[in-house]
Amino acid sequence: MNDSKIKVILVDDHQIVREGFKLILLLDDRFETIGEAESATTLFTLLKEKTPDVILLDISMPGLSGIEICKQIKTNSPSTKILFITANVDITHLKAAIKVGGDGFLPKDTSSQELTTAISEIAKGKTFYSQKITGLLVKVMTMNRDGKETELTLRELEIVKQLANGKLQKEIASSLFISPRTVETHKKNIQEKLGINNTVDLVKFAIREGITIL
Amino acid sequence: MNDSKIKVILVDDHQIVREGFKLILLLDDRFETIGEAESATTLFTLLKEKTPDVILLDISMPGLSGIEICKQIKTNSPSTKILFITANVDITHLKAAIKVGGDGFLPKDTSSQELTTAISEIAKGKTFYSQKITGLLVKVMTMNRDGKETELTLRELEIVKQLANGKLQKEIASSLFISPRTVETHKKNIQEKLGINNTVDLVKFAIREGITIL
DNA sequence: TTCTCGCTACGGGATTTCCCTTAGTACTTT
DNA sequence: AAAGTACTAAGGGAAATCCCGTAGCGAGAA
Repeated sequence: MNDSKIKVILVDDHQIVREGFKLILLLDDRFETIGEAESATTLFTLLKEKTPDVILLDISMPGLSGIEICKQIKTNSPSTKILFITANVDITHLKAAIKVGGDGFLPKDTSSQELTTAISEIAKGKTFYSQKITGLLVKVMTMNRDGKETELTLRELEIVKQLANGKLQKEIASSLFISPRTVETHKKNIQEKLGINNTVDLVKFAIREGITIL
Repeated sequence: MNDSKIKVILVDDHQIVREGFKLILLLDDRFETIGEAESATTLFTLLKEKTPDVILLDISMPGLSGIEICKQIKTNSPSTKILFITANVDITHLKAAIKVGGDGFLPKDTSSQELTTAISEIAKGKTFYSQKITGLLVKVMTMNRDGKETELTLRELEIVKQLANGKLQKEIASSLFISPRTVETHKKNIQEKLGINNTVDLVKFAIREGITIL
């Protein structure tokens, strides 16, 4: 650890959001924004020449989701810290974020003060979850002890994807060379796992997960 | 017109976004942020004691939409300028914004330079639409000549909202005291207007429009 | 006044989805 | 070997939605 500034890269598909973050960091001399990206592709190109301490990563972006991006970064350079930022705090995202080795998680309606605290804590090697999220975490843990399972199998993911693309069950069936009844069964299982009971919420789930595009 | 700063109020449900805008305006001495609000209620309270020149208004917010807010503001004090900001540039919003007397329209992925230009132009009484949006406008005009209609009636919006919240048609019917067949008819008309043919796309439309939350 | 639009509503049948349940095969874990 | 999980499939009926059309009524525009 040296005394230089914490090098940050901002990743968010909205330029105005990046601009906001950048300005917040600019006003705090512990930090230095060394780059920004609006997509996975741009980010990976950027990472070829720059080495950030912390990456501020929007969890839901068109194309490759923040979750996938994090997975790849953690594989290539585990020492790079990832701070997830999301507009919609939900259990699925949170769990996914923890699973892929995210170092922190902030809702977008966070204060600039909390943001800078989070980054500096994370840069020190700690993890940082906002209060709001810690509460959620506890809920998730206790829920899982009750046997609820949120992970979908590959087959189920495929079903979700096609349903969220407006496909009929029988269309999905023929595209996968299985019976429509099987698709129905999968869907039923998926809904049970996710604790939902209609297609609309399934679609929203798929969008949040980046399984389908909006 | 005097030489004092342009007084701005920021309205967006995400604090981080407001913070971003505020910082951009702070760095430009032509502007002065005299207040901010995260909802319609807060804004109207604020307007009882402050008189802004320009209101930066997020078009899609939970609760009362930016469109409705603008309508009310323009009724009470027509000289107050409204600059709409939206994450998702789409025709429906754009048309609605123009209809209720919005003075400008910017996508959120705008530069801080474009933002400040827009505000100062609008404060002078001009209108400002970003390049991206001007292009869209032309499209809309020509599209309408082809007979395509993208505007939904209030009743249709209500139907979309409830469908996108996972309500059954008969539930919607009883909540609106109409027949399920009427709901069906509305839905059919909506889909025709939007050029879609399934509920999934309807839900996605609703999310993009900010009619429902993700 | 005639026309159009928004909202309402239905017939009658086709299609799709939902609900509850059971169950076989293959592979992995204990 | 026994238990669990993933994937497959279906019976039988209920419920919901879709499709294609028709149509009345009130309000505002032409």
